[in-house]
Amino acid sequence: MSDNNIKIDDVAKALGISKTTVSRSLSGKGRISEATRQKVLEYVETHNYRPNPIAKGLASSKTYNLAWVVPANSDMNALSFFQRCLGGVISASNEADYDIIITTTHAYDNKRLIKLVENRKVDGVILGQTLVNDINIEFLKKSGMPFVVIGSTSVSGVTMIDNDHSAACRELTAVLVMKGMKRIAYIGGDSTKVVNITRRDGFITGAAGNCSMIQMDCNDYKDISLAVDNAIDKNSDCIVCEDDRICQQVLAKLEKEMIQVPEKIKVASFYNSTLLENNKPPITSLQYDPRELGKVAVDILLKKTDNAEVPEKTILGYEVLLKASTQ
Amino acid sequence: MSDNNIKIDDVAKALGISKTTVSRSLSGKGRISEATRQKVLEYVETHNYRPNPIAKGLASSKTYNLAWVVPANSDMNALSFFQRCLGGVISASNEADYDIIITTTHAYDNKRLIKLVENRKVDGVILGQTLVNDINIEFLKKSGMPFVVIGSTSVSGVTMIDNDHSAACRELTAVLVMKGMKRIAYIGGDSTKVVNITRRDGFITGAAGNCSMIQMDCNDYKDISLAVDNAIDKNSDCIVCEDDRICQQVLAKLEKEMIQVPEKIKVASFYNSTLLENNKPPITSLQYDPRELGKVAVDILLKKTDNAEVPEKTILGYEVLLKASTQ
DNA sequence: TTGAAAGCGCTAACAA
DNA sequence: TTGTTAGCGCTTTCAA
Repeated sequence: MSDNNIKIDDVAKALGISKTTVSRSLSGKGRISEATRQKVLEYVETHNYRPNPIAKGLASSKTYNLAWVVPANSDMNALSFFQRCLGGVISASNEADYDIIITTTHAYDNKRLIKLVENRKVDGVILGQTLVNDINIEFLKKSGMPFVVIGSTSVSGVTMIDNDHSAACRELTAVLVMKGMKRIAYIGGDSTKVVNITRRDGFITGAAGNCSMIQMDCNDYKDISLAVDNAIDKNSDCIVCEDDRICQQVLAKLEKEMIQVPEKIKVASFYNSTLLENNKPPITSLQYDPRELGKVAVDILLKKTDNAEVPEKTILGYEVLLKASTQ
Repeated sequence: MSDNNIKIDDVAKALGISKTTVSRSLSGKGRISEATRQKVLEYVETHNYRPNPIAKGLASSKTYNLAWVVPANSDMNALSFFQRCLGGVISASNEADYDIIITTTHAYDNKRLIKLVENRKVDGVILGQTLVNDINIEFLKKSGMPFVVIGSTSVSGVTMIDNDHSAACRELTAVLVMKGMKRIAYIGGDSTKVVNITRRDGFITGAAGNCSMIQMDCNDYKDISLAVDNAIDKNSDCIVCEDDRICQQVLAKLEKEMIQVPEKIKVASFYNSTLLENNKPPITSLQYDPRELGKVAVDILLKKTDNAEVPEKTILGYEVLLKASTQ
């Protein structure tokens, strides 16, 4: 396969130069002649020399690892979001020769993250989710470890990467109003997550009074079923769902009650994934790109580890998908 | 918080001993007096000294990292399985002071894993899934890197951790036969995954001739819908599903066709997760413990990194959950 | 039972 | 432009 285990000394000797020169050729730091540089690169390539990242790390106090932190208990919906983010995170990290250490936290227990950071096993941290009172953010601010969050927070001095949920939800809701809906019900989930509050508030702004009901913290089918009953009692003409997991259950409930979409009631979702993909009718929804979110998070974090200036908040776009469910 | 950055020299000086002694007190290697040992431990505790794992790694050629490898494109079902495994993997690793580097592979592209291994960023690898012709297994065998797989493979000399899918599927199917079912249809997915072949074969053995139809590679609703049509055409009295994702879609199809479970047809699933949790009627299924799988995988892998002997195959148990859907 | 010193494989002043 | 040398913070022989 490869004569793994050759070290910088070996290539230096083989080429009759010093290891400093080899090191410089590879890192591009300091000036060296293009000729020697090429010589080194060629040798390294043909002999498949791989600098030992541990030794490199010790010398330059770096680990070439980034931490990816996700909640231990995620529902399916969050899981698929994190998975797609993670795809972008890994891809962008690998391009920069970084690897991803994954760890989980509970809302009130972040021992693992603390250990990871205090052990200096990573050069930076990405928080996959932000909570309303986030102990991870608190801890990371104090620790001095560079970090970014995916999502938003009101805590100051935190680097955020987020979709413009607020504008997106406002826009989609406003479109529904323009289409003539006057009694729109909103069904949302866990109100300790920042993004859920943001979506709800976007809805409220967009609805501009044309709102029949708002129900948060609907975490299982029972809650959602009751919320739908309530929406119907309130004579709603449309139900807007916080995400596709909720939407799926709303649709199931409506089907059970033989209430047709969009004839009897319209339905829209503030999030869209494979869950809703093949629904009949197709569901009006908001579309984001979690993979991009992950990539951008890594790019920004890496800048921070280099002490570069980065914007406090980076906003990525969205798409409003108008489908038959609100026709 | 903690005066992070004290190093072994600092504690040695503070205690008036050599750093060798400190090192030995912490690692437990070599003999030292219990008195000094306690002194060191106490100092370390109160001053929150954390040995630098990078330096430790360089000196002992270890990284204190394990790789967790999952396919880049997983359906929801696999995702939740991996997530639960990962919980066990992280938990067991952390207990041994290891961290988890996560990486993804595609069926025909494992560049990332190769890089991770050749860069010596990990001390061992856990493959979350086994394919029929698995390039990762091939590569890892050649590389000399310790590794274990979750699942089974026919490749020799590979350390496997798996549930006894074969016995479980056989047993559940046999129970159905005993209950009087004579025309059992089987609907399965991707036949390039070892586990899916195992389940199908377990079904065949358990059915002992009472099988009306077998349909593999049903990957979306359309496939499954056709398979159900086919099962009904064949006058089946029961449908056995390879996993809960398939089962969910089978149930949706049956509901659409107004075919009642269990009155008109029985339904069982070879896998059970939250997807099926609240179904009405409850679904007869097989229950495993993915978290345990992850934990055991780490324990065994760590033994391998210490050059200890480990069993080639470790089999974990299962439960047969008999519910109303086959009554 | 303890310590001195070499070394893990690299980077980066400082010199040349 | 290149090389010498001293670390990075630990572990581990070897000697005391």
